[in-house]
Amino acid sequence: MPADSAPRRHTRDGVALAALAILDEWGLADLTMRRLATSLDVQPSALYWHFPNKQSLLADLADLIVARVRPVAVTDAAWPEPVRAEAAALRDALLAYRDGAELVASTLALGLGGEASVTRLADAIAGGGFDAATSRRAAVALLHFVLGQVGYEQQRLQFDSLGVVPAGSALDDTPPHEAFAFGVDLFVTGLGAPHLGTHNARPAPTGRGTDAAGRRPRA
Amino acid sequence: MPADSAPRRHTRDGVALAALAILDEWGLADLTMRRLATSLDVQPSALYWHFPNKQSLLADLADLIVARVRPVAVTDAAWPEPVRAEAAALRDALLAYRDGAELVASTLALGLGGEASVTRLADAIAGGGFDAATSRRAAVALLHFVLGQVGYEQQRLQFDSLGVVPAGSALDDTPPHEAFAFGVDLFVTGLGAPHLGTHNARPAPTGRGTDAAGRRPRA
DNA sequence: ACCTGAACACCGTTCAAGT
DNA sequence: ACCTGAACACCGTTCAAGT
Repeated sequence: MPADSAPRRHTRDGVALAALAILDEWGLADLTMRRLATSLDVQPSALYWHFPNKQSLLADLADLIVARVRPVAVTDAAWPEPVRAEAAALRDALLAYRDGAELVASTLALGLGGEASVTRLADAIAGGGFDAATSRRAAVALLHFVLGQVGYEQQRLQFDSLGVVPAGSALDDTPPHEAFAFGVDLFVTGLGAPHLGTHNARPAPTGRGTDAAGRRPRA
Repeated sequence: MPADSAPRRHTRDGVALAALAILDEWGLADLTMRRLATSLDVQPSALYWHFPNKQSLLADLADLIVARVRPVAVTDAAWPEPVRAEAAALRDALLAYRDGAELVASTLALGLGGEASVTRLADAIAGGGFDAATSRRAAVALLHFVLGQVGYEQQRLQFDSLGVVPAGSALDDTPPHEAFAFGVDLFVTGLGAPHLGTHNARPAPTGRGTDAAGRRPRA
């Protein structure tokens, strides 16, 4: 190995990894450019050579977190099992980093990162025979629930560890993992029901490629 | 009227209202204690006589916003119509103030404000014949979706108005109001379906007060 | 009861300049 | 290519002191 390699100090990826470490140890509120600079033994201004601003750094972190979603085994398990599995895998990935849900939610809204999460959910949903548009719409709705639930969960975790949660202040005493499964179930059950997308049950239109739920006939 | 009333300068409520005005005009990120102080012609430190910290001020704002949820007319409309109506009323109340959803979501997690929103949803759901625990669990799940969807919607609104939304960066091109209705439908349809709360459809247990969905028999 | 003045310990970002 | 040094325009919060 070359003992006198180039005096290259930091890379964009290295900075992102250091940021991820701070996120996990201190949380999003304490992930500051100045603290990150200190952890890299560098002046704050140095970071702006690697990233144009803090927001784009956070977008990279969101992508990293979502990219780590565990691959869901392709089994022959009947729909909607794969949807539940994808949702659970996404939850786990968000829980793997402190404030993961809040971070992903904020960058998703800016259209900067975390996009992969929707795609995965949509693909799993499409396995139920829904058309692309319906699958995506449902995936976005499910994603909002997932981010909301896990974000709430993570906020509570942090205040718990600070010992400052007012007693009885929880929205519900159902254990987080069960509350999550319950919500996902509501979604997939709703998707599976016949008269979706209409406010009143109506017979599905005939002679078209999809019924009122955007469901394609099984091949 | 007494011309020489006491030299009382500001009240807690007055400060909260001024904060609400700043929230609406500038958004949550620009609602700073210093800016609020300036708008009241007061030093920043003066605010700390009315509120122990910024967080408790924000909690008051969340309560104000949620308290303004339009009363949903008690009609004889069949369930789940009242649930849809409550969800829509909550969305409107959140949309009435810039960043309303984000504000309510953050204070809800701390157990500091916005609690009324869950109760209203739970009551509407209970109208479908579910027991209190099930109704609340479902309300919390629905609330997470509502806050997520509206929060996303409001973030997009702001970046739109700044003209800085990357083209094609939307999660979905469904109009917000329709995406919202779609998500709520998924929920209430799921709730209405028979085999809720179990991962596999099973015959409802017999001889008990509720079925597997926590549903009580109609009186 | 309500506020001022001054301070403390922070932020994100820019930009000329160095190596 | 990568970073320093210095500055700009901010934050939330505390606390003694004023009226």
